[in-house]
Amino acid sequence: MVSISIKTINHSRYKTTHHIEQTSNFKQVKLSEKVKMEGDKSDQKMLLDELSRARELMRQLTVHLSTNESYGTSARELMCSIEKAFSLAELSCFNDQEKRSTSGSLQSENEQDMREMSRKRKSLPTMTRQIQLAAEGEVSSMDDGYHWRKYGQKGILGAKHPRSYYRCTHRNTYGCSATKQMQKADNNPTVLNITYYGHHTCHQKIPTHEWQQDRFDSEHSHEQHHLLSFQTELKAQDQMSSSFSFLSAPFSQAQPGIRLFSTSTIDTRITESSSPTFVSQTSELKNYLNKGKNLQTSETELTEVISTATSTTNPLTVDMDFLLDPNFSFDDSNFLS
DNA sequence: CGCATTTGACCGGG
DNA sequence: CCCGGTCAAATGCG
Repeated sequence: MVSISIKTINHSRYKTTHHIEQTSNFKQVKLSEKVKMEGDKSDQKMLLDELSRARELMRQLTVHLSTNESYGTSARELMCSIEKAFSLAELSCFNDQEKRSTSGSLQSENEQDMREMSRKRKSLPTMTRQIQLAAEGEVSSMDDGYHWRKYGQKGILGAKHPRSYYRCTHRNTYGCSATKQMQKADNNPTVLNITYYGHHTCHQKIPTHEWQQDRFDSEHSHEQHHLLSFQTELKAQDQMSSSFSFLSAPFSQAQPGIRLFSTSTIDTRITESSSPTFVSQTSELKNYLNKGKNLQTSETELTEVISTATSTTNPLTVDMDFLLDPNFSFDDSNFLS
C-alpha cells in the first residue's frame, strides 16, 4: 500500500524576527501565486487534473477487468503506474512552487546568512511536503528519483519504530538542502511515513533512463521479467491472504519473503487552509477528481501536517484490491525535473 | 580508497 | 533536563 498525502506544514516555531519577516514574505508570495493560479490554469495543474482523471477512469476500468486474471494484473499495473505518475507530478509541482517562492525575496540573503540559516532552516521547514507511503520492503519507497544520504536515526518518544534522517547527497557540492525523514508507522510496520523537507536546489536527480537502468540492473530484470515476477508474487500473495488487504495488520507478518509489494496512492488528501480533519476514506475516493484541483491552491496555504493513512482500521481495503503495485515503476521521473 | 551507513555524542529549543 | 535533530568518528562495503 502506498498512500500519499501532501500537505503543507505550518511550523509555529519561527523564532527570530528575521524568520518572522521571512514568514510574512513567504505568505505574500504565496498569496500572489494563488491569485495567479486561480486566473490561468498552469500546465502543472492541467497535468494533475488529467492524471487525476486518468486515475479515476483507470480505477473504474480496473474494477471491470479484475475478473480476468491477466487483464486484472495489467490493469493493476497500469493503475499503479498512473498513481505514481500522479504522485511524482505532485512532487514536481510542489518543488517548483517552493522554488519559486524561495527564489524571490527569501533568497536575498547573503552567504553568511544562508550558512547561519542552514541549521535553522531545516527545523524551520518553511513549507514542506509530506509524503506518506507504505512499502513492503523499504527499497521501493526510497526510489523517489533523488540521491539521499542517511545522516541519523533516532528513536522517537512514543513511537515504536525509529526515525531515519536523510539529506540530499549533493548537499555539499550543490548546497542542496533537501531533507527527508522516514519512519515506520506504529500500527503497521509495512507503512512507511516519509516526510520531505525543503526542495532540491541541486539538479542531480538521476536522469530517467539511467535511473531506470539502475533499477533494472539492480533487480536483474527487464520489464517483462518484472511483470512475470510480479505475477508470481501476486499469486503467492493470493495464497497467503485472500485479498490484498494491505492495511490489515497481519499482512506484514504474512509475507516476509515477498518484497516490494505495495499498492499505490489511495489517499491523496489535500486540504485547504484550515487544518484537515479526518475525512472518511471512502469519501476521499469520491473526491479523487477534486484533489488535483485543490492541490495548487491548498499548497499555497500554510496548514498543519496531520499524519494520516496509517489507519489500519478504515475500510480502505475495499479499494486496495486493485491498487496493487509491483514497485518497479517510478518510470516518469522526468516529472521531477 | 572513496563512498555510504551506523551510532553515540552533541546541541539547542521548549 | 528532555527530546528531536544533527554531527562526526567508526565502521562497512564495493
